[in-house]
Amino acid sequence: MNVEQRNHLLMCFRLTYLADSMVNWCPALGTVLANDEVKDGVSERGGHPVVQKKMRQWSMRISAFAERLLNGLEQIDWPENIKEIQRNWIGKSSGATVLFNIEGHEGQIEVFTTRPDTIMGVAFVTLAPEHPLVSSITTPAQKSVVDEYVAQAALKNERDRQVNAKEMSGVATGAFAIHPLNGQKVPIYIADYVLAGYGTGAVMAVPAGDQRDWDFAQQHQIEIPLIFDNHDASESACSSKDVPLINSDFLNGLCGKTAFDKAVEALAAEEMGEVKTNYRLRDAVFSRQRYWGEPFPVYFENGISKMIPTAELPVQLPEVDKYLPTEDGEPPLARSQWKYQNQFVMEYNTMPGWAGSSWYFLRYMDPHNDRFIASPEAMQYWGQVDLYMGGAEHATGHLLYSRFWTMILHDLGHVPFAEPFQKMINQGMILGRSNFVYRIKDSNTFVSADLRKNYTTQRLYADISLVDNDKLDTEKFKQWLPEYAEAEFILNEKGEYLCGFEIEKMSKSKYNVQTPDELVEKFGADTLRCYEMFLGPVEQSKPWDTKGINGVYNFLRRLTRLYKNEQGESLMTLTPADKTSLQTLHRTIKKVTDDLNRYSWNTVVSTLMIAVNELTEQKCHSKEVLQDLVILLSPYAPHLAEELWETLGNTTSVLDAHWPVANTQFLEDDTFSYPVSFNGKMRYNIDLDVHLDAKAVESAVLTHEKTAHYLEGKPVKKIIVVPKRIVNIVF
RNA sequence: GCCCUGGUGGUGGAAUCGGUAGACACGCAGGACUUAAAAUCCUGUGGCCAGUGAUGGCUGUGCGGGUUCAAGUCCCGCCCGGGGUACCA
Repeated sequence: MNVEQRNHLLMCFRLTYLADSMVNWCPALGTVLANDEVKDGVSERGGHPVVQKKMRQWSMRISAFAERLLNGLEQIDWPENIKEIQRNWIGKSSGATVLFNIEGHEGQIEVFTTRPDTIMGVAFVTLAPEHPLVSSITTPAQKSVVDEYVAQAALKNERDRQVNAKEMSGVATGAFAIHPLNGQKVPIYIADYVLAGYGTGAVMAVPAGDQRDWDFAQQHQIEIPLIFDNHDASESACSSKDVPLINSDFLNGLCGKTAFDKAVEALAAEEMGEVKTNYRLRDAVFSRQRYWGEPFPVYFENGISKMIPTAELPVQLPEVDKYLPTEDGEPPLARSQWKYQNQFVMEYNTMPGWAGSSWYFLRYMDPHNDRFIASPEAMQYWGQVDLYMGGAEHATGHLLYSRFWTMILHDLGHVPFAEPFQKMINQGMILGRSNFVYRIKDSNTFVSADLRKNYTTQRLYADISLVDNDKLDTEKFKQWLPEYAEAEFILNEKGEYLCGFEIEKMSKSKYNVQTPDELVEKFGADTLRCYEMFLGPVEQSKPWDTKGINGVYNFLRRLTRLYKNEQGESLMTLTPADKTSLQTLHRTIKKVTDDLNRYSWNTVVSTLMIAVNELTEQKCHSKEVLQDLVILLSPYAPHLAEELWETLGNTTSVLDAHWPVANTQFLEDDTFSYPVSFNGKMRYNIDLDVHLDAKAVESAVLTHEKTAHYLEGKPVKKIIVVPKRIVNIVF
């Protein structure tokens, strides 16, 4: 092999390779896009049209990692929906490839099918319009219709194809395929329901067993071979996989895996088919026609790509006069006439955004290392990212590419783990709470929401700054917009104008945007922070309803009053805390610590509120309690915590304090209040010593004065005692 | 269509392993303090019914079944909301 041939062969195996491939070209953005950057046929950023175009581009062979990316999901603690999105994107599908000879033609058509067992039901073969064999097999008689269909299909983007999905368009090529097992001739069609980019771009059509094939056969009046027992195929294809086959020669009476295996075996014996696993995941285009991106450390010598020697790295972006493509469509870097050693043309494409986002977290471990990503010691010390908090929108992009790169670096021995992010939580979106006023049709009169049923009204947004607790400030409303200056109002019985509301995304046009700035100004950053935590579980989307923020504000002020009086003088005492206060403290330490560990941040705030309520009631100002309490508070209200920490006489930061440990001796009461149920219905509570065994609890309950009353004179059938939980009497 | 989620008071939510449903907070109602307001504090607050009252009864976690001494929690079948995804052969 000469150098060129060898290079070409290597490109077929390299992790990052140059190849002519169909790419998503976005003319408006002037660059190619990866599959995950295209949604519904338009660019994710900006929504510009995207067309398919053949271009020479760098790609990364992520498809070679499909199986590992799939299996790796079992090892990581991620939300199920993200795992599912990745599984679908990888799109593993088990089946077989089958070869069809073509009558009077040397080539073969390779199809991918998940149902080789239905091989005897093949009625026709369909190629994608872009399939390479189309032009050579088409008969002269069909040439004009085929050419026209191919040309039309090329003009349609994926979105257009889907719009007329029900039509099942397609045309015959005039050519015939030879069935690999029974030698029968079946017609070859082209149709855009077959996608060039998936499988082999060709399918064996079995209308009796596949709904799309059935639809196509119906549309084009193709006879349907019946191959399923008790299924007449006049209404639809047979959707079940467990129906015995008929009219299928050696497969008759079989179904499921048995039939699958036997069919593949027969095909393999003829060398006309084999088991194949197919993935939807495509290799990822790795070059962009942009200036701002990492440059490739690559130059070209006689058309062959070569790496810049490691010792000469890093490669720096050259200066250009404009950050725009050249007049003849070359990437911006081409403006620089950039050359290596003044003679070899450099690669003018740059890397995409995901080149950097795939590994930046590794760099955090050792940011000043100028030899390597991070030292082995640093990587060993820090290990995987323990918790990744982020949005689900990166599921098929960044979150997949990061896993891919980490696997590569792990394989190369550079990183001690194969999965980058051990645990992930998707935070929910904070939604707005819009307010509405109701204008009576064809008038300038607005009716209170509770009375609007009596009128025909039009619902209009009212700026939330004009509304307090759903009550509209009618005077402010009139001043708000000129069109409302003369507005009149129908008030409810209480003389108030009540607004309607809805929970939706925040948006200027909905007048429901509440910026944190106003709240920080009014309540302080600590209150805002605590309130955001208090709203509900982090994973949940939730309304930004600011009504409740007062409650959190009050809590922090109540807490402060344990430490200082109104004049700012310390109330702290050095006398030992009494047992009740220590119980409050240690139960709080335990609950807060447990809740933090299970990411239940909203209940941490509740727990601290309960502690403050209890300590206020106990009039506890003991340093021994207050000191630990302020540490528990510090992740939630860091500024206040720091201030109170200082009030207690500390000279270091609260952030350096040790997290308190709950003392078990204060966690339990001497007595437990047993709920006593009769036939599962809770009737009364009885305080008993916690150390009593089940037998003793049982007799205490049975002799209790109320028990006889609830038994209604009937005998006890059974009594269940769960120590420190419940007693249930069955009668 | 398929996949993943979720559904609990007037509101946000709690109930972690099948064991007292509604913690905590908002809101609301009543009260104290105040010339008044704010702030603060106290009491009550799922629904229905009975009682002057303490209290008692029934009912209740989207709907219908089931398992269990015991179900918001587990199982089966539905309904509705949110998100993802698809001519994937």
